[in-house]
Amino acid sequence: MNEILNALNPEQREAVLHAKGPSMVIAGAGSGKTRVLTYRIAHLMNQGVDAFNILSLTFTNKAAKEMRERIGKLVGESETKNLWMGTFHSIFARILRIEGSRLGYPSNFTIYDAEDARKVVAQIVKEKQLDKDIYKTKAVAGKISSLKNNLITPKVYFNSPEMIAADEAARMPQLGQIYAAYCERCFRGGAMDFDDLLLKTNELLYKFPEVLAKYQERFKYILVDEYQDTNHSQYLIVKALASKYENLCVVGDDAQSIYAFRGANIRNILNFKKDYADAGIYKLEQNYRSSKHIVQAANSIIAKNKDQLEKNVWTANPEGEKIVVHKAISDTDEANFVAQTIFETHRNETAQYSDFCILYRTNAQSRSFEDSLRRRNIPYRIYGGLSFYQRKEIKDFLAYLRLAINPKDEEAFRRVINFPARGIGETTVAKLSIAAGEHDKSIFEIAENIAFYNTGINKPTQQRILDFCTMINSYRVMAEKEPAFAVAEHAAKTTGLIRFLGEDKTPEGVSRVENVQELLNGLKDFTEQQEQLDEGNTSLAAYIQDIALLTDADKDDPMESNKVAMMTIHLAKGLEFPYVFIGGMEENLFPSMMTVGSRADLEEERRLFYVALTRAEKRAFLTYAHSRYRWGKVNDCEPSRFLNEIDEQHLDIQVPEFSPFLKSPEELTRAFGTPAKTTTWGKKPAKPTPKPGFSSRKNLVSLNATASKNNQEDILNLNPGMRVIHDRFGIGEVKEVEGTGADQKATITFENAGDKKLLMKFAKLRIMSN
DNA sequence: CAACCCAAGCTTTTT
DNA sequence: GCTTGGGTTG
Repeated sequence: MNEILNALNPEQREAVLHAKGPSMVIAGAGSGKTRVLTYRIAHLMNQGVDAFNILSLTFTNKAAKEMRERIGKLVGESETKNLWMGTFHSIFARILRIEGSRLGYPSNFTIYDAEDARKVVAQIVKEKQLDKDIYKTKAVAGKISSLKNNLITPKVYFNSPEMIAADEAARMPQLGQIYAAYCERCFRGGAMDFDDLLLKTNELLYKFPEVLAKYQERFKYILVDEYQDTNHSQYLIVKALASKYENLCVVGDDAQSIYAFRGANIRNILNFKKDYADAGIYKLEQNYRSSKHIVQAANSIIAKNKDQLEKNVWTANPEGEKIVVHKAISDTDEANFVAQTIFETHRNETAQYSDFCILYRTNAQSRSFEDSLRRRNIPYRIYGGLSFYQRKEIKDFLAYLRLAINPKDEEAFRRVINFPARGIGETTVAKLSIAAGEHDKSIFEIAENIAFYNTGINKPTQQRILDFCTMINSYRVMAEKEPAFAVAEHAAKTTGLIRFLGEDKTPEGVSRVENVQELLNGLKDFTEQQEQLDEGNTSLAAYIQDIALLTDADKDDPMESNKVAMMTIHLAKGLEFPYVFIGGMEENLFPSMMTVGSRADLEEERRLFYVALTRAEKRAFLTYAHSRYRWGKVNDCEPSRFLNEIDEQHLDIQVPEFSPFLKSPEELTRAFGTPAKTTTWGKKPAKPTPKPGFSSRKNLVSLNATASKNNQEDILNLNPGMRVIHDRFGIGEVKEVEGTGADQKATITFENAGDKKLLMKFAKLRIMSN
């Protein structure tokens, strides 16, 4: 252990050795935060603290898994088995399965994901015959989520004239009613949504002092990672559990708080000193991750924020290279630059593909990068986005399994009662739902005993409903004895889902069948893994219970290695890469259009940019496009204000004269020979020579206006014989020009696409040479 | 009740 | 540009 302690710097060591009582570690980006957490846990265990008494809360499953592995290396793998380590959601779901009966929930309750929750909302709005344009599903669901995270139950809501008045003023007088109905509906379905996992934990700990006492006693030591991203509900849980022993260690960085939009409360970290007056406060300010240019550039950005704790992040690392700022013509062009740079760096600097990461603000941006990488045969992996478990066919199949475990699960019922079609339509389900409401039973209970209720459903349909229930019940009986995989395999055959999906011979249809097959493989793996554990649980119930909280964390098998990583900035938190590309550095995209209106939101975007930049170890590239496809249309863009906020001395601003990256250099050379003019493609000179007038930093923002104006004038003066470059068709020669002004058309012979007649008003053309 | 067609909305981030 | 959901028709 002493050796271990020697591996720490003085501040880290102090934080690790902090004796009993509360402590807070403010950890700058790349300052060894995870290291402190893992060493502290290892240290506690070496001091004789039972792993069983340590609760460690992380932000993602992946972080928990990694931390457990790292602790295992310090104290031995078998020692870490009893550590309570996981996300807030997964840990408290586990506790709610044990204790939830006190609140009237079955231990096999379903966890509704965001999509399930939205469907419940939509259903209620429809049943109440409210205007769906006013009560927009997403907005209402978001509102409910935020109410729950602030512990405002329907009861609290209806006791608050201010809140009612506020929603009336917002022309949503029925919001409270919808909220109440939503809670009832979830309860009736034996289901909790993500927010319930925290809210109900609070309720449990508050209402049942003996339960609180039990877990206070169990979790004598509590550690919370990414404390800046905890919401009020999570804050209260931690506070309650820690209030007896106060052996609470929170770690975080206010500068990396990026989840306020979903209720994270930055005050939790800013006010820690007030909550625990005698808390030890440790600051980790030395960055071990990034070059000086990157660290200092990041500092210069975050300095623009008003709300922050004082800190001075520095590094002893080499200066490194300046951050490249690259302007591209279009999103396609941007992606080509990134892909080409990766291709060349990979070759010249013998970097692994897994050393690269492409970050973006929105998932929709991944597409163009994907295309460019694929065209160069560069292996990549997209993280996040539509997760495997969110695909329709997967959710459909899982719904059958969910029903087998928890027949009350109404969303699962609605999903599959008539899919594949078995002659039980919407009106029938509505009748069942009404009966369920009248008798305060779940829909499945009504369906199962359809003959006993006066539902007005005709006999043949009743029989079809009964057949469905029999099928589900047979899975349930089977699931009580057989392992998960056997049940799922049986279900896959008998539900008719696979057969139905298989009828679709299109590539998408085939892929859907493959996805279900992959899920079955996953179930098989799960079953086999559990069999090997001492206390393994191979049941379908165990599988289903974890699935809603699972993201793509499970899917990082070794085969996936050595690929370029692509993800949103939010997902990249906590990760690091030698080479980082940040795409879409444009106003209204990053910062997002929704955030430019308020200072608080804009500061969060700035922190997000800070997070993005500090992922980089060796080099960072910031790219922005002059125009970009969005919502199926071409949009003109302006460079992001964040580019101007970076201290200029850390930047290497590159503005190519025309986009050289539409094709590979080899291809261009083959097509045209060596260019007469010096261009920047291929091997870029260390000091690029930008066009006159574009060289100073002040011109960065005005660049677009100037460029697009020039561009337009040039285009209107097209003459036959000119060489032009088109975003999609590539390089071509002007053959003929007809008309004038806005109606001008030109026939252009493209190298690869042949003759095209283009309306100048719309065509995105650039002149290469006269 | 099912199949097909069209329109709208989407693209801010996630446990 | 794509997907989803709603509406209409058979």
